[in-house]
Amino acid sequence: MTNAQIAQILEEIADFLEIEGENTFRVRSYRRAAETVAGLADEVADIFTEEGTQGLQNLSGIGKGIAQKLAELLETGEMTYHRELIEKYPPGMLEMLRIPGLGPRTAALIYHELEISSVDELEEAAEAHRLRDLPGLGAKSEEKILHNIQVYRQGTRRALLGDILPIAERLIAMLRSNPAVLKAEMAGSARRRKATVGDLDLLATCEEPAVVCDAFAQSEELAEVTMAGETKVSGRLPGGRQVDLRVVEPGSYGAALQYFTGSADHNVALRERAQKMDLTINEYGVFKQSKGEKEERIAGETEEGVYEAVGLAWIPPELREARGEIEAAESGQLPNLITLADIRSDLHVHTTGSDGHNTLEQMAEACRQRGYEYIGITDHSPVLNVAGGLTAEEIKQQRQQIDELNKQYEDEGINFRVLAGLEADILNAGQVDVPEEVFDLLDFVLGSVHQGFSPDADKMTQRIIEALESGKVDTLGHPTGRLLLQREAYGIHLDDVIEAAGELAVAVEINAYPQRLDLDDIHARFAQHNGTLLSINTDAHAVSQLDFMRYGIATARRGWIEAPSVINTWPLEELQNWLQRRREDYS
DNA sequence: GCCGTTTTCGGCCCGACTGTTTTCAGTCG
Repeated sequence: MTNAQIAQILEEIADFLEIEGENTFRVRSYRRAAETVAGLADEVADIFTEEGTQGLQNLSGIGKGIAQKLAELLETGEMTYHRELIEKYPPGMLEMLRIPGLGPRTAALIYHELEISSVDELEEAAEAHRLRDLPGLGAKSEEKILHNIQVYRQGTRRALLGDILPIAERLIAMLRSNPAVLKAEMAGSARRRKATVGDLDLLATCEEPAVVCDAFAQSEELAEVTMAGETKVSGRLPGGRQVDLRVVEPGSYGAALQYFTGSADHNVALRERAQKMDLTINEYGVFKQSKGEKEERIAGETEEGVYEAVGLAWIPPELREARGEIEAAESGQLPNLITLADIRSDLHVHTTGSDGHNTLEQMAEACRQRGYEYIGITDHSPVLNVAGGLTAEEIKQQRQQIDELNKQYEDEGINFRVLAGLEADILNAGQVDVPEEVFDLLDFVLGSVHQGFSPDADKMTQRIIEALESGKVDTLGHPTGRLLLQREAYGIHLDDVIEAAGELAVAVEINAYPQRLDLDDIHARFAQHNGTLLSINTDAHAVSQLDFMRYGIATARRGWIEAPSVINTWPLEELQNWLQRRREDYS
């Protein structure tokens, strides 16, 4: 059973407990435990096998109660507590909670009073005006529910960071162009650069919040305004995505930015810390509590000030996930995070040689314009003929083309080089699809799995490790094969693969393609901790996609990655030396 | 249900907005 599956079960329990009207802190415990499980690099199942129930209890937010329930789940494949909750309610119950504005109290009320337990039944009842007579509901609530059922059906699922960030940047630019606005910034998970984003949170500061709120509510960017107050506007973008704008006075801007950037867990941890120092933090500032006196604001204008007030260094937004960043900030151990400026190369690039849209020369030139010092061309290997995989003969020709291009750069005194790589398929039995006669012509080989996805994690792990052991693979591409919002990762014991890569001096990719972001932040961090090298690449199939690099950097930063761990931040000579040593030691 | 320089009980973050209310509950982030 995977961590994601376990986390989902814990989330479902929390949903049911909310419907039951349980103690909110008990509910939060289950959600916290779900977060912890989802954020682990190690498999919970492995921890349980190796360390038993005590091992589970050592995880933060998991105590005796949940540890025992997880133990039952892992031993028997089922959790009695979870099953009993499922059996208590009809199958459509949890789906009702997905409707915006309809929470557990209302869902429970509707279920108990009208025996409605699915979105379809709810829609019927609303249309027949049967909801308006329920206590606490009226005609307006009924209309709102009906409307939000449509919103839900249109698909309110999460969006890729790569789709959201450009929109967020455009909205921020619009806000900043308003002369009344002093500062504006995105907040929430977009600012933390999560791989997928639900709602978009924006923040602005000015002397007269209402004016800015009005202007935003009337903006043509919003297809619908759902809430419009003096300091807060909520609405939907044309595609249905929710946007929230908060406007605060300048003295609170930093506190509000900190507050709305989250994550919720990070903020809770920060507040708990503040409490111990007799301080309180809210979105308006950090306040000192003194007996009998008016409380005094000691910070709030800047984010740095807020963190400083509780004795911490400023924490980069990407780290704010309650994964040890507060302790690191306290002891001066925050990582020196990688930035886009550290990147000297892109080592996963396709050309018209296989399934790319631009030529070798165009891709190289575009990388040079982006300030890179070298580039690695990695068209597909022979077996992937659906994607125009190169034959041995074509690999030889491309090598020649690259040599000529490099000569041209050299003659013109341009400090830029092209490396001849290959994205070689890792085949079913762990063979690497590199024709024997061209292996020595290649500067490096990127090994990737593109077919034969097996749900059998043992098998897939074995297959990949065998490929790495062949010595023919220098970097491992998109290690889990996941496509965000589309396809789950294939079954794989990723921690074992990362450890094997570390031992065999194979660099593991953080694929920056917005649908992939693979490795994810959690496993990238595990890799760095394990001493396994990383490589951040775009997998670009066109010149414009070279700009995906920033999403790879975002993922790396969320994974606490520092530049020296990433091979394409190294100068060309250092990379070439490493590749050469690799070949001598492992092939 | 979790947790502990508040320590094995009694806390657990907090404010904006809406709709249905005569002072507040529910939802959201």
